[in-house]
Amino acid sequence: MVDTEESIALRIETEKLQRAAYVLKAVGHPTRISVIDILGQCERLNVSQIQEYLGVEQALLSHHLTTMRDKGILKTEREGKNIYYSLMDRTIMNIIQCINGCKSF
Amino acid sequence: MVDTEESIALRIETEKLQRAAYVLKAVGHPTRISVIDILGQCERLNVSQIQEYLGVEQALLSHHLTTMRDKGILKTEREGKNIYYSLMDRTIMNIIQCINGCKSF
DNA sequence: AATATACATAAATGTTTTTACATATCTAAA
DNA sequence: TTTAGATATGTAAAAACATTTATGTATATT
Repeated sequence: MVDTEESIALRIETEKLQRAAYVLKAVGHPTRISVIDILGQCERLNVSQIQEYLGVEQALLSHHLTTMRDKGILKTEREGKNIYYSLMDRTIMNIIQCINGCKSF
Repeated sequence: MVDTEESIALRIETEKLQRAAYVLKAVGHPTRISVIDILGQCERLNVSQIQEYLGVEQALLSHHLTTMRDKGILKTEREGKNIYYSLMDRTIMNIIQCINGCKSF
């Protein structure tokens, strides 16, 4: 099949959906969504602070944070010994609202 | 530790987050998010129709649909030989908008 | 320079998901 | 009551993820 304007449009749509799925998978984990939640409230926190809040083991949390950063959900800035994490785009917080807004859940 | 009002409030919050993670995981797959997308547009479709649109193998699609139904995302109604699927709660479509609204992705 | 703190990375292991393939069930029609 | 069409289910192999434990690296402090 040859590309038509329509099929190109469809492919772009598809890419967006793929991307959405990719991000959603990255968010669909209790620890990771808690990170989003807390960074939604606190603007930025270092790893130890997040660890305290969530009570997760250090290496495990580090894995989750790295994953989220790799996937473009979080960003970091070092400050001395500490590394501060924050949301790359704060509109992602809407996801939590969106889910909680669904009556069916 | 004994429950205080605060800890109860926290636990409810935590449950919401858990629930959100659960739903997001259920949605975080290319095929499944495409199903949501298409049912957002078409209101209801039978399995063969969805299959045509998405080009996924029958049994595999069926598994995904069953999963989504079990998790409260979709509902079904039989009509003769066909089974029609639709969104349990159409506000779930906002998730797609939400993701696509994030500049960072 | 030695030590402590904060965080990341690597490797091993366990768990869950995804997919494929085979087969079963339900319904309508012949 | 057989057959065909539509969809579901069982199961096993493969792939992806999550977790743990151990170790590494960067930075600051002594």
